[in-house]
Amino acid sequence: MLRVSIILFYFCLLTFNLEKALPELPEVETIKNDLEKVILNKKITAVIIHRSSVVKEPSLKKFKSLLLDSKFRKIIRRGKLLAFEIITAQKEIYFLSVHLRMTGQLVYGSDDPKSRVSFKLSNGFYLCYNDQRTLGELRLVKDIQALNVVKNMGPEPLSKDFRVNDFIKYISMRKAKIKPLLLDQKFVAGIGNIYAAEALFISKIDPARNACDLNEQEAKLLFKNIKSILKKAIKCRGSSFSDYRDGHGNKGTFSNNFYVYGRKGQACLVCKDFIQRIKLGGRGTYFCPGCQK
DNA sequence: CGGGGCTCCTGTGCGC
DNA sequence: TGCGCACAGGAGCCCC
Repeated sequence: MLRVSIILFYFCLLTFNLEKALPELPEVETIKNDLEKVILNKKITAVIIHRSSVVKEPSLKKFKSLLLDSKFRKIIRRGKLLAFEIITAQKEIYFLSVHLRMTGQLVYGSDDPKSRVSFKLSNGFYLCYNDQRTLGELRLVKDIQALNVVKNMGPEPLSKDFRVNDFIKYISMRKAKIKPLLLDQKFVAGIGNIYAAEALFISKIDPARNACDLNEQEAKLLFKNIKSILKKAIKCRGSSFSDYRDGHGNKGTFSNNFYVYGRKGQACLVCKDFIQRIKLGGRGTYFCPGCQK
C-alpha cells in the first residue's frame, strides 16, 4: 500500500510538473558566478560544433578560428544574456555572447556527448553548451553593445538604473497587460515567465490588469518585489523546474519557493483558493484568483 | 502602442 | 500498438 502511494505520488509529480523552467536573470547570474571561478584565464584549445545552427555569427569557420587559442578574460551578464570577453591569439578583444533561451545550459566539466558546442580548455576540462531544443544563440562579436538585443534592453532590475519613479511613470503610460509587459525585455531586463508570475503574486496584482490601471502603491510594491524575488532566487542559485542547471550541472532550489508557477489546480499557500493557469500574450500565466486583484 | 499569429526546435502526451 | 498532431515557450518578425 505504501509503495503504491509512493509510486502514485511520483506519478503525480511527473504529470503535473511538465512546465519548463527557463533561465531568467537569477539563473544566468548563477551560471556567471560559477563559471567565473573556473574558466577565467583558461585558453580554448579546441572548439567542437555538433549543431551549427546555434552559431548565429560570424561564419562557422571564423567562429572556430577566432576562438581557438583565445583566453577567457571576463564574464558579463545583461538581462538573460551572458557575454564572455575573450582575447584572441592575435590579441584582439571579442565577445562570445550566449542566449540560453528555453533549454540552453552552460556546464563546466567533462565533455558532454549531447552538447551542441564544446570548448576544450587548457586544463583538459570542457565548457559545454547544451540545448535540447536548440533555440539558443551563440555569437562572436567585436562590440557587445552594438548587438540589437543589448541596445534595446531595458534597465537591469538589480542596478541603480532601475528607479522606482521611472517604473511608476512608465507603468502609468502603458496600456498593455502588466504580466506581458514584465516579460518585455525592452521594459525591464531579465524577467521571464517564472519571476513575472511570482512577483505579481507577492504584490497581489492580477496579471491581466492593464499596467496603467495600477495605482502608485501597487507599482511601488511591484517594483520592490521584483528586486526582492530576483535577489532571493540568486541566493537559492536559481529555479530548476526541469531544464535549468548551474555552471556545474546542478539544480537550483528556488523552485521549492514557488507560490503560483507550475501550481495549476493546487491550493494557494496563502488563501487556499485554487491556482489558475490562463494565457496572456500567448504565454501560460499562473495566478491565484483569491489573492490577486 | 497593443495584440495576435507565426517562426525557430524537440520531447512529450493525447486522440483516433 | 502506433501514427501524427498539438503543445510548451523566449524573442523576433509581420500584420492589422
